[in-house]
Amino acid sequence: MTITQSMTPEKKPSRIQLRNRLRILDAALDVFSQHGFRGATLDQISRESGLSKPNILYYFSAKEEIHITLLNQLMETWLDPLIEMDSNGEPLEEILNYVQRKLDMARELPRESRLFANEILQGAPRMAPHLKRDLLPLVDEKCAVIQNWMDQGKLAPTNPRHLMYSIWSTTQHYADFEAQLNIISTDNTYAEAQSYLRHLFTNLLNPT
Amino acid sequence: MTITQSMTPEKKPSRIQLRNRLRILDAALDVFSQHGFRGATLDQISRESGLSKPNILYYFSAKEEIHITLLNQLMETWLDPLIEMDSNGEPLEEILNYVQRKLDMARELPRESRLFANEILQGAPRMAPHLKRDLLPLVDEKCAVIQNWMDQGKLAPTNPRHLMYSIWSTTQHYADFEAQLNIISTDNTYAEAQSYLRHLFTNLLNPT
DNA sequence: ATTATCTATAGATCTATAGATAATGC
DNA sequence: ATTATCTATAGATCTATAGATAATGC
Repeated sequence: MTITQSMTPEKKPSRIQLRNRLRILDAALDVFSQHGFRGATLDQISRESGLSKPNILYYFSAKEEIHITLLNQLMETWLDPLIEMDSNGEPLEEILNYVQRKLDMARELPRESRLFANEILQGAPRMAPHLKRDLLPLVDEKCAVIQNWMDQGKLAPTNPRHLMYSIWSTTQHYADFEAQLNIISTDNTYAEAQSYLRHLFTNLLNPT
Repeated sequence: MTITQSMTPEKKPSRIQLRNRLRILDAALDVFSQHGFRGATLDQISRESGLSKPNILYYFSAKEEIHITLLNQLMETWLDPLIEMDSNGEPLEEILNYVQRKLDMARELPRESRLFANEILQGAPRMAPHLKRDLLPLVDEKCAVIQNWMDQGKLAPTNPRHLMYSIWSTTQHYADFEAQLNIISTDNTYAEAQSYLRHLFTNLLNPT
């Protein structure tokens, strides 16, 4: 990849720059989240964004740069709900709020969830370094907090890491497997999911 | 797609036919489960299987036919653990055994799990009819069984459908997000997963 | 005789670039 | 003057087929 204008952030971008970059990223999120990096084409992004292919490559130097930009943006959003978990809060409530935030994200940002799932399914070729640098220490930190709560008898003891995996998987499932749920689901999915998951994790963690 | 020899099952296939079809399907499972249908190429399948591209198209009339064959095979394997749930068995044990079988499948058939996840992420373009015809009635049936158990006080009451979603998501997560777990996991993942999930669902469903 | 494999390539699609032209901002 | 867009196309990659040749099974 060569050095291009879009990679030199010194110059402040014009209004059109900003707007068109946003249009491209929004279209690319649609396409990449559905087909993954390899399965996505500039043609699809062009069609969805309404910009010609060469024009897209005027704003981003390569297909991969669009993908990387999306993943970088995603990383922050993605870690946020866990960062907000407060070691000084009421333990059970902190966990349940975390579950709630993750479920809200699945409902409100399903494309982002699927973009992430696609990247991990493909072996996390572009995300792995990020995960090692940002996610791993965060998980370590929060698991230690949870372990502490359990040691103090404020939560029923269980495996904090696998607790976290189960929170991720149960909530993200509603976004990632939406196509399946559309076929087999009967109820107002997210409303039921909310009370079900609350019930599930309360039963697991309630110390009494 | 034109009618070809490989689509007329009347003639019994030779030993070489069978062996090469298996080699192709095995290689294709690797490739499709990692990149999805669009992202996978015959070149990759050719490299992995050791057969030339034209030779692959001698055994399968098109790339899509390979994919469809894999999905058809998967469907049976996929529904099996749920089919085995016995309405005459001891309720909690039946559920926990189901969880166990699903977790075993994630461990032993991670590529199949990822093939499925990829297909659903992409909107289930080829799987949707199967799901409607085979999965939906099966889920309806087993959820009715579970509801019955709950009505009889043999299981603590909760939402059977979302219970099922959470069993699917927590178990499949260990296969589908393996790349992430490889980065952040510290323990013998599957052994810990087994006891954690047993604990999680016992707490939820134990009627006492 | 039939089955399996190879070489060569058609034709479509895909990423990316070159270079001309139009639109915009000082 | 600079920024944005368009036309045209190079060059790589991809699916699929044609047609020749080799291997195998009666």
